[in-house]
Amino acid sequence: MARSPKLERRVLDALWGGGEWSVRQIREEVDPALAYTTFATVLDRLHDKGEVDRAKVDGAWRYSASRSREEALAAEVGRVLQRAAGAPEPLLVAFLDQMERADPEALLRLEKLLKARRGTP
Amino acid sequence: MARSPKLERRVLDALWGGGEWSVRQIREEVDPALAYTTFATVLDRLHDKGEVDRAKVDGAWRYSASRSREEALAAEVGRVLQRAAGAPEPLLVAFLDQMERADPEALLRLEKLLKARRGTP
DNA sequence: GACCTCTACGACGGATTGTCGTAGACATCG
DNA sequence: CGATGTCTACGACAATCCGTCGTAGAGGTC
Repeated sequence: MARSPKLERRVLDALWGGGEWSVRQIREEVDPALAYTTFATVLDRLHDKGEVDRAKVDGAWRYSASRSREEALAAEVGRVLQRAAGAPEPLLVAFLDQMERADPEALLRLEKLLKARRGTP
Repeated sequence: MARSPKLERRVLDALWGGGEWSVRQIREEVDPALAYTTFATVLDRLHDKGEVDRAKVDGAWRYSASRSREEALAAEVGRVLQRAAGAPEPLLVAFLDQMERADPEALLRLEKLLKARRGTP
């Protein structure tokens, strides 16, 4: 059986799109060629890890992301920054470099966001 | 034998401190309670993955980081940002939220960095 | 009761990683 | 020369993670 890389990630991607999903719907969306129980297991494990919420509807689980994509990614970035504790500045610079390369206007928006935030603490 | 979490990471941390290290020195620095060959193996595997360089001196390897801590962590941040391509703005907001919670002064430093950057584009 | 869907749980295999042992190369010291 | 010590290369075992699936059983519907 060929291993599809990052199946958990693809499931999360679907959930991050918004809404509540049954196992069956996730399977349709992500990869209908895989077995139903594959997705049941993946979602179960994601729930164990707290990455998704679920509620029972008519005897079946409905899954939804427990955090938005942005919150999840920001948390990851935060964990990386954590490892640079003591000297975060050079890493922040590198972070800004990356961001500028990805989107030259992002720095301007970031500055606006900072200003706005200072206005309403 | 209790598994120490993230041994590779701790070895990298030592190397990121700078300089060239023998296996023995790394062992002294990181955890002298573990066997010599444990660190020999860890360093060997890090070398296989290209995360460290090495050169033979008097018949023994001297290891050094192949990238600075900042380069390595920035690359990780870059991979995370890659996944947010297309909608970076909400990620910025979440990132700022996260940073403010972790360290309220970090926002000030970030603002300074942005100002300095605009001075020398 | 037959059929269907769903969950819970276990299982297998591949990859990663923490941990160590052994075998052999090489040097040093008596 | 042989004993001792250090180093590398390689293999091995276990734990963990994750992709993948099967089976057992609960519960509904015709």
